[in-house]
Formats: sequence, C-alpha cells, structure tokens
Amino acid sequence: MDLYHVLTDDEGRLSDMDRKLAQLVLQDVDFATGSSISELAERAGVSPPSVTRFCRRVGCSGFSDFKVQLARMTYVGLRYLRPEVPTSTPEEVAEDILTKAQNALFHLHQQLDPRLLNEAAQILRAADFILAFGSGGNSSMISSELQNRLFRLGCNIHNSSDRAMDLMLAAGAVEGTVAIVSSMTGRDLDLVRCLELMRQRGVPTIALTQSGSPVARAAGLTIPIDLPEGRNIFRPTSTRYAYLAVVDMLANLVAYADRPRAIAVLRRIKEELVRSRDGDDRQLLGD
Amino acid sequence: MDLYHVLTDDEGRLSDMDRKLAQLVLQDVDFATGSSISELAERAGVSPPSVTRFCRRVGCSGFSDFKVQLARMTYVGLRYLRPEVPTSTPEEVAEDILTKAQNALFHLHQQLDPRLLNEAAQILRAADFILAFGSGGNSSMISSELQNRLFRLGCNIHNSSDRAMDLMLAAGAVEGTVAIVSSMTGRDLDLVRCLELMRQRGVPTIALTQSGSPVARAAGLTIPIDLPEGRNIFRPTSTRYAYLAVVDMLANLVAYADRPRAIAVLRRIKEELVRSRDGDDRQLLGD
DNA sequence: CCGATTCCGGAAATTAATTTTCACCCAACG
DNA sequence: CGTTGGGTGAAAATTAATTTCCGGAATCGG
Repeated sequence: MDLYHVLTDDEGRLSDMDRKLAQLVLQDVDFATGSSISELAERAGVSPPSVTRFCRRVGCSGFSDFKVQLARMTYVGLRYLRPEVPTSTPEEVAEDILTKAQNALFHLHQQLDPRLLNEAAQILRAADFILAFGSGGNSSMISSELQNRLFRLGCNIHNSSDRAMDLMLAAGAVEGTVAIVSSMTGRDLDLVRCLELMRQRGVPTIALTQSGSPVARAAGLTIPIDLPEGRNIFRPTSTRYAYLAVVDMLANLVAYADRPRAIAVLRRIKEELVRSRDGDDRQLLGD
Repeated sequence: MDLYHVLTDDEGRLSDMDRKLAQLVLQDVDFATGSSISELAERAGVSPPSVTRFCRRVGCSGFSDFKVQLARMTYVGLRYLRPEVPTSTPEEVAEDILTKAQNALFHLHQQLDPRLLNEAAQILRAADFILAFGSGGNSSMISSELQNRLFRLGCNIHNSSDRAMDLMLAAGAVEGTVAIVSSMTGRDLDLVRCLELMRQRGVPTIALTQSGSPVARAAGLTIPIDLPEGRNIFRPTSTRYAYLAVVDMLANLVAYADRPRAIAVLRRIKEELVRSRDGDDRQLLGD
C-alpha cells in the first residue's frame, strides 16, 4: 500500500537491482511516471523484464499500475523526496507550504486510529466540564480551537494556555471534569504535572501528542500524532494541520454523539449571529 | 495541465461522448486509473479509439499519460466528487475531514496568486506596526495566528478579535501601521468600517477574504480565498486550512524578506524556550 | 426538402508496449 | 568440483493502445 516506504527500502527487502531502480525512480519521479518500461529500463541499465519484476516486488500488479501508484504518491509526497529544495520565490513558498500541509494530513490519515478518536469523543461528550490545555504558539491554538468548536456543541469548556493557571485549574478540578491537552513535543513538564494531578483525582485525561512522550505516558488516553521528523520537514508549522484535523474530527464525533443537542445549540448561536449581521448565515455552519 | 477543470468541462469544450467519459471517470476515479482502455471503453459504452481521442482532447498524450495525470489529481480531489457520503462511523468522519481539508488546500493551490502574496508580505515586512483583525471562531484564530507567527520574525504586531476594540485601534492607527484582516464571509460590516477608516488615513490594508465581498472591496490589497461552497463541502471548518496555509506563506515570505532579522529573533526566542524546558529545542523551529 | 459536406465514432488493422517463457550465469553450499 | 537456487536478459508471445479507414448522422446550403 505504501509505495514510498517500499521504495526507500527501510526493511532491506529489495535486491541490488531493485534498489538501483528504486533510487532512479525516486530521483526522478516525473521521468518514471512519464516514460515507458523500456526507457526506464535503459536508463537504469537493466532489461524491461526486470522492471516488470521490480514492479511486482514492490506490490503493484504491473508496470502500468506502478506508474499510477507512483503518480498518486507523488502529488502528496513530491517535496518529501527532495526536501531541501531552497524555497525563495513566492511560488515555491506557496507550493512548499501546501505540500507540507498535505503531507501532514496524509501521514495523519495513515496512522490514525479512529477507535481512539471515538473513545475520546465519548469521554468528552459525557463530561460536565472540559478543560483544554496547551501552551506555546501551536498548542495554544489547538486548545482555543477545542474551546471554540466544543462550546458550540453544548459542552461546558474552558481553555487555558497559561501554565500557572493550568496547574491551578488541574488542582481544583471537580468530579465530572475531563481534561484534554495538546503538546506537539510531548515534553511540556508542567503539562505532565497537570495530567498527574488530575489522574490522581480521577479526572479523565486525553492527550494529543507524540506517542511515547512524557505527556503521552501521563495521560489516560493518548491520541498519538507522530509525524516523521526526518529532514526537518514536519516542523510544528505543518504538524498543526494534523492537530487541527484531529480537533475537527473530535468535534464532529462529539456532535454526532448527541445530534439533537448539538443542533439546538448551533441554531441558537446562529440566530444570534444573524441578528448581529447583515443576514449572513454562513459564518457558523461550521458543523 | 489542469485535468480536473477540463474534466468538469467548465468551458463546455467537450462533446457529448467526451462528457460521458469525463463523468464516468470522475464518478469512479479508482476504476479509471486501474482499468485498461478497453475496460473503460466498455463501461462507458464507447469504443477504445474514442477513449484515446478523449485523452488527447483533455490534454494528455495518450491513455497511459491520462491515467497518470488522473492519479496525480485524484488523491486530493477524490471525495469532492462524491461529497455526500453520510459520515457516521469514526472512520468516515476522519476520512471526510481529512479529505475536505486536503480539498481546501488543493483549491487554494489552484487559485492562489503568489505575486499578491508576495506583495502583501513586502507590505507587512516594511510596517512599523501591524494590526491583525478577525473575529468569530475562525477568523480570530487566523488573526491570532498572524500575531503568533509574525512576532517571531521581529514584527511589531497586535491582534484583536474584539470589534469595538478593532474600531478604536483602526481610528487611532498612526503612520507606519499596516492592517491585515481576515473574514471568511467578507461580510463583516464592522471590519469594513475599520478598513475604510484606515484607508482614509493612508494606512495600508490587506484582507484575506472572499473576492468581491464588501471586505475585499474595502481593503487596499485583497488576497482572495474563494473556495467553492457547492454542496456544503467548504464550510468554514475546512476553509480554515486554506486560511492557515496563507498565513504560513505570508510568514515565510516575510521571513525570507529579511532572513538575518528573522533568524536573530527566532534564535533569541528559542534560547528562552530551551532554558525554560528540559532542553527540548524542537518546539519553536517553526520556520 | 434534398444533396453535399463535414464531423464524429466504431471496426479492423497496425503498431507499440508489456509480460511470459526459457535459457543462462553466478554464487553459495554441499 | 558439481549442484542448486536465485536472479537476469533475450526472445517470443501476448496484450494493450493507436492509427487508419470507412460509414453514418447532423448540418448547412441550395
């Protein structure tokens, strides 16, 4: 399924010739997708049958299928293969950012476990009160986004990006509270402390973070978001798209868990908005 | 080049049969990319040569090239074609959200004018002080994100999501100020008022909004973000990804406009962060 | 309304590409 | 040193794509 990983041969499954081909293909994906089997074979210095065999070994049904898979992979992964393209013109910057964002979403898709997501949504749904923590430019955006999305669904929620405040909130959490935290590095020790405090007191905790990190270990339920960091492609900047998508998903699932309530609240908010504007009702359809 | 638009036949350039084929292809891209020319021809009820001719007419060199182009296009646009998949299971919700987000990015890519982007970045770069406005759950995220990204690059910037405050800030803006506003609907009349106030006073204004909207008309420079709203696919929820990407691009371009300054500021911030954490230096590499 | 012309699509033939078969070589191992 | 297994390329076979050519339908002019 994941052609890219097969081609990079992480497991060493490929023979010498296969590796030569894989390298050639990765080096110039456009050529590979555009050429015929014999052109590719010639450039690689092998025979056409070898190319066919190669395609089979990497999991495709034939050369034609290989090209399609390759093309499908590239759109998302092109920059990933040649990461250090210097980006300086506005076109390049735009392309680069979009590709990285799409890459982040793509990888999220590959690793996401919907059951965990759903479990988290059910916990949030059942909460009397939700605390959303996350500090630093990136995670604070996520926690405020959680607040923004969930209050519309009838959840009582407060978000905080203030570490000192977080600790107090955590220490003072009463029964019925649920905490959801975000940390891209997973190494925010104040946050870990908050999670520990709350777990001791029986407050369910959900973390959006790197798996295996201190924050992940301290949380009751972790939704792991692990984007490859190789070659500095997945910096927080692009990782945010994945986090944001997870928030979107959680909000959707919470909404679906109790549609009537969500619809009722959304409608009230919408009415209020329409009243304060020039009849524009699009702003809030959000979900 | 842009296969998707040719296939949707916006210009009515295609013949009846071509349209039939285009529709079939769009309906089931997976089948089209996976099948042979005769399979596709049979399912469409046409002859293989017609398929070849069709491929030529839509700008490909042949059927094989067509499949590759299609595969390249698809990954991003797939769900757009079958939008009303009812989403209820966690898997479907996850898939749906990711696809919509990728769609939004895809469309942004298609319509974005990098020159405008660069122009905006240069204006921001030259500003003594930047005001970032945007209210409501979505645009307030964007304005706070602008603040978060640009202050790291050495820009003096303040963001506000408070309409009353916005008006005061606009009225009081001194020379050297630049305003950048975000409005997904473009119908925020308070924002329009702010823009008018500032333009009168010679304060350059940049808007991220729908083209042709009141906000767009009131702004000095508009970076249009028009995502198709048909069939409710591009609700604000997914449009945010596009807005966020534009912020990313602007931040990048501002940074590149004066690398030394950006690097110096980033380094200072990073040092501070590392000191306050357990040596984790990844959080801020942002760009 | 009729005939000619043009455009378009399909059948068959042609051509090109891919895949299979088969024979060979090299390396590893008995 | 021979044998066996894995892998390779040449050639053949097969399959797929494309071109050619012809026929039919629509259109326009008479």
